Amino acid sequence: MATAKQNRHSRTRSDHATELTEDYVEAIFDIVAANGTCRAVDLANQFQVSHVTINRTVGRLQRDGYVETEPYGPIELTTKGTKLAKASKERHQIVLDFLLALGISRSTAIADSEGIEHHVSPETLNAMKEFIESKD
Amino acid sequence: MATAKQNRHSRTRSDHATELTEDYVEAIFDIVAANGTCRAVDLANQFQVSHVTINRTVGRLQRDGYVETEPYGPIELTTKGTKLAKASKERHQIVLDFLLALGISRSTAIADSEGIEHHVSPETLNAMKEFIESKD
DNA sequence: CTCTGAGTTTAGCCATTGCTAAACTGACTG
DNA sequence: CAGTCAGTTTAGCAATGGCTAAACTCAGAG
Ligand SMILES: [Mn+2]
Ligand SMILES: [Mn+2]
Ligand SMILES: [Mn+2]
Ligand SMILES: [Mn+2]
Repeated sequence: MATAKQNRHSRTRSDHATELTEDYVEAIFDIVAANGTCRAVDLANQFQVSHVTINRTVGRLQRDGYVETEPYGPIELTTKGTKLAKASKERHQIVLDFLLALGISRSTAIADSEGIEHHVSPETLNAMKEFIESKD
Repeated sequence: MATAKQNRHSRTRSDHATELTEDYVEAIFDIVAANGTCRAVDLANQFQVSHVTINRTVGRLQRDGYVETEPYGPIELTTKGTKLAKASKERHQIVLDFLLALGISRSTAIADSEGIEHHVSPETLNAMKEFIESKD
């Protein structure tokens, strides 16, 4: 029997498996909100990665049911993708606001929150929310 | 580990490139401290990953100058590896203590700090240190 | 209408990090 | 001092996420 002893490193590994997905659906959500539509070139610009990498990553997102797109067409979030995007954006915002409430400069807070957001459990997220509120 | 400014996603990508290295040198440091020596099997047990994966990862660590090892021999940190291990352990401890000071349960704090530690800039680390001291 | 070029896709490469199966080493054990 | 076997290495596979070069599409300019 596979003992599957979950330890703290296993948690971090699984966080990383979903990290890119979360950042992509967040970005697609924001680009659609700003431009009305999202094209591969917008994502390449956002992530500073080649358009070819974007193309294959979006293919995985589609395979996994987060986006819908046709050849040469725009990239749209599915219901599942939209749900993940909203949850991720909310969590990301809380982490950012928390770092700002801690007194971190905005540019550092923006950079740090981009990585930290993916490793914050619901319990820690809640504590961050309370801390923000305690600081008005 | 907080280098390359570029944009916020580039920072996260470079953090991840060093993340595994940091966790490994930390683990090797601790295992040597506890057992007097570190073998591949100890790391496989620690990371819940196959011994083959450990073998190849240690090979990369050696290639990059963090560890020294001979076939069938124990794994030792180089000066560079020891330095990184100590810095990583210190940063990790601060992140853990910070989460505890925030009121997070120990088991959650242990799990979350394992991922968060790699995305914390010096500025944020400093703010965490001050927060811990303010709670003394 | 045709042509053109920005944007997309395809082809093909690489490194990392995971795996299983199988071969090999060398340190205790009997 | 030969055998055993836990631990290590090798071989070979896969998925992810990077890249460049080259081929292809299609909407708008002419
Ligand atoms: Mn985000
Ligand atoms: Mn992020
Ligand atoms: Mn870690
Ligand atoms: Mn991470």
